[in-house]
Amino acid sequence: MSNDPFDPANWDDTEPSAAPGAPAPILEPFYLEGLNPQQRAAVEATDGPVLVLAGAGTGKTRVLTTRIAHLLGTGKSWPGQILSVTFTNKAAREMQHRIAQLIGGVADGLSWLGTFHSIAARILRRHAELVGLKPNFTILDADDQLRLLKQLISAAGLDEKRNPPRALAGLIDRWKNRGLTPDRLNPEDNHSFADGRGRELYTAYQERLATLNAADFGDLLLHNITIFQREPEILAQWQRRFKYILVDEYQDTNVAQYLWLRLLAQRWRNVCCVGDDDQSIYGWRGAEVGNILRFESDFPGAKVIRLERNYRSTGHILGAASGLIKANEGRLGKTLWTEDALGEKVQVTGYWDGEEEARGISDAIEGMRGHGRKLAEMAILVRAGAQTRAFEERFVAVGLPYRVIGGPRFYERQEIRDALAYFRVTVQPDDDLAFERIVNVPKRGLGDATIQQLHVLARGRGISLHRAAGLIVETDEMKPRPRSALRDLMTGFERWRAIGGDLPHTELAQTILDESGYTAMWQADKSAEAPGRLDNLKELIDALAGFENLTAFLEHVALVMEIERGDGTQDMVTLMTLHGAKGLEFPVVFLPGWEEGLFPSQRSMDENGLAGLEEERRLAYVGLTRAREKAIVSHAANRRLYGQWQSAIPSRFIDELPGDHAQVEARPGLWGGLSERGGFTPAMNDSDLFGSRGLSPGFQRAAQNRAAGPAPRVGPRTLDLNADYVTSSDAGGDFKAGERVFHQKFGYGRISHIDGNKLDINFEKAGTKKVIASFVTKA
DNA sequence: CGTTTTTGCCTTTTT
DNA sequence: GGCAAAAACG
Repeated sequence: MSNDPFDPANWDDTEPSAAPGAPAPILEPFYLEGLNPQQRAAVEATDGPVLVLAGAGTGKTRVLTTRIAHLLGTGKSWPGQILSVTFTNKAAREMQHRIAQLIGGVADGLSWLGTFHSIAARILRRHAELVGLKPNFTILDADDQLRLLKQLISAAGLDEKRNPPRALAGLIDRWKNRGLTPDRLNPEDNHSFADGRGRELYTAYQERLATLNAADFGDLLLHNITIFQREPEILAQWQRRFKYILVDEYQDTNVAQYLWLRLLAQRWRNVCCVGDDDQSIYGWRGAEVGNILRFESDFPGAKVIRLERNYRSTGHILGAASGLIKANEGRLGKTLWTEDALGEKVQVTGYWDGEEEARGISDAIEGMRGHGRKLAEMAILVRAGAQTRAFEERFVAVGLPYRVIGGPRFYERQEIRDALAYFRVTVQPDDDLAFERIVNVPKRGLGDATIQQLHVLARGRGISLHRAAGLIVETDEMKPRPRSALRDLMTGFERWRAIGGDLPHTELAQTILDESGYTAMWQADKSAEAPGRLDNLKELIDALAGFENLTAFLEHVALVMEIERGDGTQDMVTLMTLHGAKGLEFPVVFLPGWEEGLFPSQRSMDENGLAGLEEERRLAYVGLTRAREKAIVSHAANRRLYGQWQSAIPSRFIDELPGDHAQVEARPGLWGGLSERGGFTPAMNDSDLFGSRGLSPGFQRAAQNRAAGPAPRVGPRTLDLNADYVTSSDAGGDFKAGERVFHQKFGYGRISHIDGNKLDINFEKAGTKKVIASFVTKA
């Protein structure tokens, strides 16, 4: 441990004294230079609750970072006393980076700058035992979570088709986001899944997590809240520590995050929330715009500061975006302005179909490139990830370099998850989910039957699969082939754990992948993607080098699902979703697919009505305000969806763009009348029903769901976990030597020797076998 | 037990 | 139309 006073590890929890080692106050600190009056007010209002309403492009991050510099510079606080939370890892990195630029190394002590989840995880590790976990608990990702729920659903005797694990995952997530533990669930919440068995499954899920020593994402915050509410002493300790709290993107916080913040902020009440209600686009994930709308009543006496001067976009772009967002109700209201020139109007273009749209946009991109624009200055922002496909195809065809942001993420790739599972089992043998993932990868001849056997034993004895495997390979329960395969794997893990002490962890990781046969598996694979996967594994080992040990790396991976990639050198067009673009800016922004049903998404409107529509509109607002100089909106009359042609009318958002800021390229030929190509209009297309008669995909889906009718009743069944856990003759010591017993596979026999829970038995037909006690009953 | 064929579902958005 | 999981086959 260092002597660094900024290192929180060296920080005791005693009351901080007034101004620890404060540098002499400077009359006009350098970092305040160049701030506008509102920004400056937001920076200098250090004490008491502050809400900063920061419109798009108004210097929000600058205010946050400068405020931190100010807190440190005036000696009001140590770095370790500042809690600054962001929503995404990207934002956290960005802040860290910019503070370092501003004040240099002092920023290193800001160890409580991070995402809600990463900070909550750190706090939880210190008090894990209070919620029935060990400090080294695993953080489950979506995939693990789903597999677990699947097991629970079938254990409850429910049909997976009718009760999809995904739906349950979503439900539990929403409950957790609202701060609801199973015991706090309202009766009416309970009816939304499997005939009101949601709560039962939720409870079972939490129990499973506890036995697995695991927490999912929602738990990180929820457990924090539980601890804070139950242990006032612990809460007080954290409250004392965090003298200043800063929150980025406050409009995106959910109820759990809000509760967490409010608990922590209660002592000093120095909480500064920055956000923009017009950019709230995560309602589907539990974000409560209400949090920001209610701020003043939650924190009486709060200062509200509006940042309205935009430094990013031209007048026309700002005017178009402002005009659009006016259609929403229940806003706090801001009027963005700029001293910039009006610039070009937002251009709206109609196309015949999606292919023509992709062609048109790629032509426009090449045109601009011809006029000296860099590709990196241009971005295409789409509503849904799948929409990037059409552009990718076109760009590949014409050889235009592009990058897709947010596609399948590095740590979600199969080979990476497999490798990580090996590491997890090495570090934490009891991680059943990881164990299950790799027992038979590469193929070792350990199929369903073997795994089932392990499960039965593990549940019967209340131990992990890994330990069950350790036991069972000592016996003759298994056929020789799977048995020796399993034993090899187990000795492998033992060896890796043993050498882990001396070997650098990167080498250990490499050894694990090599010796387990995992690397060889992909080397032997002749498919096209195998080389890429091997590259990814190499990259994984490289990434590992940046961490102290495997454990630290695994923690990082669980919370930061992305990897820092050193691209950036090549000039490329950026392709991403509107959600992914929040917080970014580009000189030129293309906004394709503005069609009713696609954007605004039919599904959002079906599921959330007006609120859904307004969120879509905010998304459109976010999209437009990403542009500095040029925004180009487009829509297509026909689009292929699920392999079927659908025709669509232009998005209502296009109509809502004020005419004096938008230029609509008139192409009346596309709707009604004859089109330029061929003699028929979209109206004659057999699938024109979209929109005109309400048969959009979402509507059809909704209709089908309704038509599906109630589930056939299978009689009342209750989830009885005990039934699974208590198997016959659980206790091993119940047998005596010489006793006659029965075994499912080997038949009758007599016990010749007892070794703990392992029995040597002379079977009448099968000969002498070593067998686990729980597989035997008294005859 | 592992491979091939068939089905069914899907396109929001992410820590 | 494409992809992943289930089913069917060897």
